[in-house]
Amino acid sequence: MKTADISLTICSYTHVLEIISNKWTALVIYALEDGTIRYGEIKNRIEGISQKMLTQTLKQLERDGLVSRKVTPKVPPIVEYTLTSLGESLIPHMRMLKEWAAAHYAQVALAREEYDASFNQTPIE
Amino acid sequence: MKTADISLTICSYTHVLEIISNKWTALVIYALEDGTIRYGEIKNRIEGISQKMLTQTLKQLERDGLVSRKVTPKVPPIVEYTLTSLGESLIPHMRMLKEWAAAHYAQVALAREEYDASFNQTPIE
DNA sequence: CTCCTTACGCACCTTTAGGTTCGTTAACCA
DNA sequence: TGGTTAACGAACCTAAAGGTGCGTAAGGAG
Repeated sequence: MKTADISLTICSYTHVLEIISNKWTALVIYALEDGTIRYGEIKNRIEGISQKMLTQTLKQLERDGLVSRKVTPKVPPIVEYTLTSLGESLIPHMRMLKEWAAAHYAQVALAREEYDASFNQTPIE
Repeated sequence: MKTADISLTICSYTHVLEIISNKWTALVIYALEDGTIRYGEIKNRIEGISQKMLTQTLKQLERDGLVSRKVTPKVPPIVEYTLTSLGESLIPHMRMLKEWAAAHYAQVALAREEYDASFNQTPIE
């Protein structure tokens, strides 16, 4: 019998997910794929994101070294964001995940419906 | 100027992450990669997972159609879990992410240290 | 007769993520 | 003179995720 060989703190799965699994992170990266873009422009492109959440997400991405931030100190300020090479290196891998979802998410949604239905029906004839 | 073209509820990124981004989910899928495995065996392989969390994670995976569950009603019970073909189709994509982390996470960790250090130092000479 | 086993469910509590609202800066324009 | 702008920070609140501990079935070992 094996002993515990899968560790939460060491496993690379945990590491990637720690980076990209926040609610808005993947969407912000997605918005940055096209190249340098201003704060306000990102906000316009992502439906429903609040200023706080966008700022927070960008700050985290900057801290992780995936995004670089360039401030032009004018009034009103101009702040531009760009993917770093590290950030760009993640793109193709994320795209694969996205493609999987595009191809299979309907199947997942169906499985959920069936699973839920099997509880909501009355089992007694 | 573009209008919001990235939607949280529609984007495939959200969909995948909704499936795999829970704390233990990726690790459980990882434990299932080798084939059919019993509940207790998964628990042994994943360091620090509690019974409740494992049960909850497996149930969610079953609901999503990624894992199938087979109960042998003996006492004590035998419950075996296997990846479905849908679950298996996700494996290579996740593996890519894992490999990215294995190759680049050190860089991310370094970026974080630098970022944090730039705040903790006293800026006044 | 009692304890151990496996794979849970249930009730409760804590921690974290996410969200809302308000204030701030200073140049520009009417 | 005073409203608008872009990109935030800070305070506060709510919801959801995660964690701890207890109870349970029923057969076999001692």
